[in-house]
Amino acid sequence: MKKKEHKECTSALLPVRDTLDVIGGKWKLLILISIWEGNKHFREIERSIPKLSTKVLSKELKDLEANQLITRAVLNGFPVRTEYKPTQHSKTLKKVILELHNWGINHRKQIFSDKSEKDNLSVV
Amino acid sequence: MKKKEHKECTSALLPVRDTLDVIGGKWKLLILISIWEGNKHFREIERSIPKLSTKVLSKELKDLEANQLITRAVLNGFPVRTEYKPTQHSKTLKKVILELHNWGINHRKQIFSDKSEKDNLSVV
DNA sequence: CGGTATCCATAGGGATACTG
DNA sequence: CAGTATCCCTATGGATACCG
Repeated sequence: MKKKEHKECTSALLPVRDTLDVIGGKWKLLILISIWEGNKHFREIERSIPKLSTKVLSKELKDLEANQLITRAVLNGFPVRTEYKPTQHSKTLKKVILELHNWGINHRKQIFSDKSEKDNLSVV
Repeated sequence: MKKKEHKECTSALLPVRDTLDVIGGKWKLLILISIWEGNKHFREIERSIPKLSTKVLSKELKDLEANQLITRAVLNGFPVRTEYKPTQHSKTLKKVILELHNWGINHRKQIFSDKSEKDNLSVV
């Protein structure tokens, strides 16, 4: 029955939700990419991403660490320095990101190709 | 240099952002799935998704329509009835969703398996 | 039925200052 | 340097009532 199907589908949706929670939001991917690129330190990452505040960066880094996409190490010395690095696990995301990328490209084509017939399409 | 690379990466991120905007959020996929399942009418969709308010559904349907994932048709008669249907374009999302699904499954394994050790983060 | 309009609560984000 | 703490503010969402 329809209801049952819907229940099945929406529970099958849970892992999808998980993934979206992990990489969704305004900053997560930007930060991850910054770290992939080799930025290691808090300020360094912060500077590499315009408009990103320390509070948000701090929170996002914790999330990324909790999801084992990055590691955090505190180095000896003064002033304190920390080092963030991507994990192997984080690299499994690249395929997903590629898929999202491809669909996004294709979606734009779709939206714009149809523009000739319908002017008033407010898009994305 | 690093800055340039980051610019390149983040601009390559735009299509990814587009995709996340299209399917992200709390309700978009639930609504799309409901429609994929054959629910066509406003109330019908609303009832199929617990906790979804009319205001939000209304907005989300507009977004989905703007992104050409669904079509909206107003049927003759009284009271008014509308009919929402999935587009062909919407079906191209299924592959993306599958990818998100698979990663989500895998991610859970990763998170739960790794309690003991910190390194060895190899996953698929 | 298929929505808008309205009011209100809340979470989250920006800016800034501050601590170890 | 690496963050917390604080204040503030707006965007979103729930609940409800109402209109064509």
